[in-house]
Amino acid sequence: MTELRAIPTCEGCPIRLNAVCADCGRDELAALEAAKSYRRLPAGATLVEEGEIPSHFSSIVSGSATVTKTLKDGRRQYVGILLPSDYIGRPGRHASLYEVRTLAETLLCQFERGAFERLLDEVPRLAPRLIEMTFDELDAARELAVVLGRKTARERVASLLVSLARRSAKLRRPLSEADAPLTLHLPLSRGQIADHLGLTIETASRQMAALKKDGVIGGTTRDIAIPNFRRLLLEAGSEGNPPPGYR
Amino acid sequence: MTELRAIPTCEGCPIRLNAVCADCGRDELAALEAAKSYRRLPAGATLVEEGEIPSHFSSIVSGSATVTKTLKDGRRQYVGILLPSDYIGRPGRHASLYEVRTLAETLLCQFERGAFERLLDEVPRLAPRLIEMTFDELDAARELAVVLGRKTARERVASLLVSLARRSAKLRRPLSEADAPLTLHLPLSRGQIADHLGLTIETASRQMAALKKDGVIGGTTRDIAIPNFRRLLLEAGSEGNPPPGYR
DNA sequence: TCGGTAATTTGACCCAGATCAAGGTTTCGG
DNA sequence: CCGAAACCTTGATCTGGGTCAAATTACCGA
Repeated sequence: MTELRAIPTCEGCPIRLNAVCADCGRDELAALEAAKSYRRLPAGATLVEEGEIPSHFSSIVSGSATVTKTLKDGRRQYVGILLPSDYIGRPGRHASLYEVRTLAETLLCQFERGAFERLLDEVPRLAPRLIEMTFDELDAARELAVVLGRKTARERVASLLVSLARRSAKLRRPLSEADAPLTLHLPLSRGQIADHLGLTIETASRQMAALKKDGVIGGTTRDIAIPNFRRLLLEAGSEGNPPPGYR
Repeated sequence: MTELRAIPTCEGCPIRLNAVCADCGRDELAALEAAKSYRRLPAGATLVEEGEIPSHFSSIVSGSATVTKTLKDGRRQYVGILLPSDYIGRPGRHASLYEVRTLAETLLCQFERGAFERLLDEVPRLAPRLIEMTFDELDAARELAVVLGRKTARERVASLLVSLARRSAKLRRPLSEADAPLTLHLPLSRGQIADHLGLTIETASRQMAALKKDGVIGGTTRDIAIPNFRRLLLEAGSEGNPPPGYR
């Protein structure tokens, strides 16, 4: 995992080009610089509890986190996976509908909520970037709804691998056309994969095994090799082929 | 359905208090007023096609629409239902990932995209409201993911009825506590309910029948009576009870 | 290096919801 | 008022993924 012992300034910040501050100019950055603070959390820490009104608006500098809803009887569903440059929180005094929990040791760049709302008014390039990122988040949530509503277990697992490979390699467009082998470190356990995909641990494990047996993926439990990305893409079911018998 | 033969001005607009313009003052409204236009569409019209870059940003004044993703092999999933005051579009030149189609005759208040982006910069209370509404839309999409990932067929149908009842009655908070009977006109066919809930037509139909047999709902096919809203809420599975055998 | 705990895998069986197949019912043009 | 098309319901059967149970493997800390 990336170690960031030295707290960065905005200039050398690893998420400078992708986070909510991405579009800010040097001058605007100064205003953010004055209001920001950092927080380091261990893996498995609860960042926001369900029902809580978060005190801060934060961006993930390094690490990762999940956004989870738990029904009263214990059924759990991840509704988002947050990676570096993603944010946590929203303007306004809203109780969170979800729990946010770190998957790994995580460094946050945070703003007290009121201060962030003031910045939104005063720093012109902040709100448009927040809008852009929130629409992307909305697309991701809707994409998840498609996966959960209409895809088979095998397609769900393949879809998750595609999404993680795209996001962590950040090769989005170009990558979808590449056939070159690539590797992916899974930030999720089998149980967490199941929680994300609306499956059980057993089914998640079996489908991973099946994909490996069929040569779609290789590697070990947590370190996946993808010999042919296009093949994986086809298995995910969003692209061309009307797979195993569909009327 | 509400008939709006006379095009309203913003003053008397039925969605004045809830749409993207809700927070604008009288002066700000003038700027919107100058840029807006209206469009009336029949039921079943395609408003935005998948892959298209929408030319306008629109709000629903009256009527309703669905946001749909269709996989290459024909599997379909609704990822949103749009009611009066909801918007269609996003700032920036993005190809739509979804198809948007009217469910009923619909009146839109629309802005040419470039003009809308200029208004976002110039009308101070517009962007914060857009942010607010987009976060709400994100919550709705995540809620749908929970329904699709973890709920049974009966719970899904009950969840949809709860959501439609809340939105159309717009009694959100108070309504959740009411036991008073209320009625709901379903804007969706059985097939559309199935497309929204990740089910088949047959299962959607059977679960509606079962809820009626059990006295949770009454009324006819398209006009549902809800004698006890709290009961329906319990059937939806988000509230307290750990229903039919869950470990 | 060793023991203990947690995570993963694998097998056998079961069931909610899909699929397949008819019948009803509503709507509406003519 | 009639006929057809679309929509809805109901029954019988099948199956993907859940449930239950038992290894096997990976990960640590001492």
